[in-house]
This record gives sequence, C-alpha cells and structure tokens, in this order.
Amino acid sequence: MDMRIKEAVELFQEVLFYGTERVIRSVDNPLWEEFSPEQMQSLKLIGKEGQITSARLAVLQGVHKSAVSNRTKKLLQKELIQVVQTADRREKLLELTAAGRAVLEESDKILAEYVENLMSEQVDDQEIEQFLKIFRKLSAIMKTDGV
Amino acid sequence: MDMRIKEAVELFQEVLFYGTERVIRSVDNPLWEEFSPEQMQSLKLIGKEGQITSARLAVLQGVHKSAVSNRTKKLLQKELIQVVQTADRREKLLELTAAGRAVLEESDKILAEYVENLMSEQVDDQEIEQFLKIFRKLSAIMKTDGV
DNA sequence: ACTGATAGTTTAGGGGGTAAACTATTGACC
DNA sequence: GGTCAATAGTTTACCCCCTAAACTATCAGT
Repeated sequence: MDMRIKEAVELFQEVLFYGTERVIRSVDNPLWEEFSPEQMQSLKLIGKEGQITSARLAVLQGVHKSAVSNRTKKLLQKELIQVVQTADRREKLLELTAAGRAVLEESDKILAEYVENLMSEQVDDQEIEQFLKIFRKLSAIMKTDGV
Repeated sequence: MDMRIKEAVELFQEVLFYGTERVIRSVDNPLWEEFSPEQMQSLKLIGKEGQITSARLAVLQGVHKSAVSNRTKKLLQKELIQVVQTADRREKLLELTAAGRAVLEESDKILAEYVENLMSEQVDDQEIEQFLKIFRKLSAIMKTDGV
C-alpha cells in the first residue's frame, strides 16, 4: 500500500501539477495564443450559465473577485462578452456576445479533435471507460474539497 | 462514441486545465505559500538528477532558459540550491543544499498525507488501481507528445 | 435618514511566461 | 596563434495571472 501511495503522489505531481501546464504551453493554436486558458475558462462558464455575476464567476473559478474583474475587463475589450444591468444596480450580469460564442465553439472543436486523435491512437476502448470513470471522480472531488 | 469524446473533453478541461490550479491555490500550507509550484518542481527535478544544467532543466520543465534563470535566482536567494562550476566555465551545475533537500522532503510528505487521506476516504481499492493505470498512461503521453 | 452589508473596481506587490539582445567562453578551422 | 561561429546563461521589455486591502457605489433594515 505504501508504495502505491508513493507512486500516486509522483503521478499526481507529474500529470496534474506540471504536465498540463507544459502541454498547454506547447500547443500552438492561434486561439490559445490570443486568449489565455483563464479567459477561455471564463467564456466557458459564462456560456454554461447564460448570465452570471462576477461574484459567482469568482467562486466557480476559485479566485478573488479582483482577478475576475481583471479578466472580464479584457474579455469586454475583446468584445467576447457584454454586460447586462439588473434591477440591483450594484450587480452586473455577464453574457457572451456572438463573437464570444464563436470563440468558445471553435475552442471546443479543436480540443475535441485533439482528444479524439489522442484516444484513437494511444488508448484502447477499455481504457477510455476507465479514464472517464476516474476523471468523473476527480472532478467531483475537486469541486467539493479541493484535491 | 461521439458522446464519450464530448464528455472526455469536458472532463479534460475541468480537471486538468482548471481543477488543479484551483486546488493548488486553495491548499493552505506554509510551504506552498513560501515556494511556488514551479519552484518546487525545480527542486524536485534537481533532486532527481543530482546535478543539472540550466539548459536541461529548461527542457524538462518545458520553458525557456530565461524562465529557468529567473527561477534559479530565487532558489539561490532562498539558499535551497547551490552552483557548482564545471571545467566548461560557461556552464553551471545546480544541486540541492541541505535546506533544499529538507524542503523537498517536507513537501513530499505533505502531499503523501493528502493523497492518502483522499484515497482512503473517497476512493476504493479497485479505483486506486485504475487511477494509477490511467495516470501512468497520461504521464507517458505527456512526455512524448504533449497531450 | 443612518449604517452595515454587498458588488465590483482599483492599486500595490509578487508569481509565471516569451522573445530578443547581450556577455562570456569554448572549440574548430585557417 | 588568431578569428569567428556556436553555446550557456543573464538581462530587459512586455505580457498574463494572482492576492490583499482600500475604495466606490448601491442596497436594505432599523
């Protein structure tokens, strides 16, 4: 059991902490150079929720509201999102523009191709099932605890 | 098959791209506040190789040599690593100091406890096997291609 | 009306990264 | 031996990201 923990820790660090970063940096795709991963994540979440407040976006992304404020400013400049005023005038709802939806779709398409390509080449059918199972679990754990 | 790809893409983004970052930020451990993940990765790699050049470290971390230069400067200031001159006077070998080794050990211990705790609580034995299998695969893929 | 709570923005300070210019040193070739 | 291109690292300019704390505006309850 002890050895397995040790290996798990190594793999954890290697894949989750460092591997992903390295991979993101090495991908050369015009979309990913123009928009940062964090900006893409914002688009994704805004798209999923339809309309969303800064405060909620901060919770979902796990960052301070000031970080969100900074990000939304950039997305507004790029005209990928727009602001809708609500009755409570302190609050602003963010939603995607047509351009924002287009970017999001394009990004999803690229990633889908990437993953599909990867899986068909290097991963067999049974492994895909296991991959999905493990990642569903990880996703759930990350949302509640923290790893 | 198409639905599975779609789910895989979602999980990919959620867990690898964003989840890990969020988790790292939310962990409150004095060690992790004092040293960035990148600095810890440097320590880990230097420790693993014993002695290493900046150039090699840059390749292993997948970043430019200027980024490594910046990081090593900080680690030197914190006295976690030291420099050894070689015959080729352009080149510098980096190695851990005793303090560096101590930090690395402490970090591994903390992570091991974390992972162990997580697994015993939320993951059953069979899942651990699957987890290891999938992550070994991911690790291998990340080292060659990029995801 | 007052006052405390809430939503967002701003500022200061510190992480990360790239790309390109620059220093120092080496090694190969004439 | 002298010249010059290649190599290892550093520096600089410019960008992204983050937190913490101060600040503005607005709302809601007493």
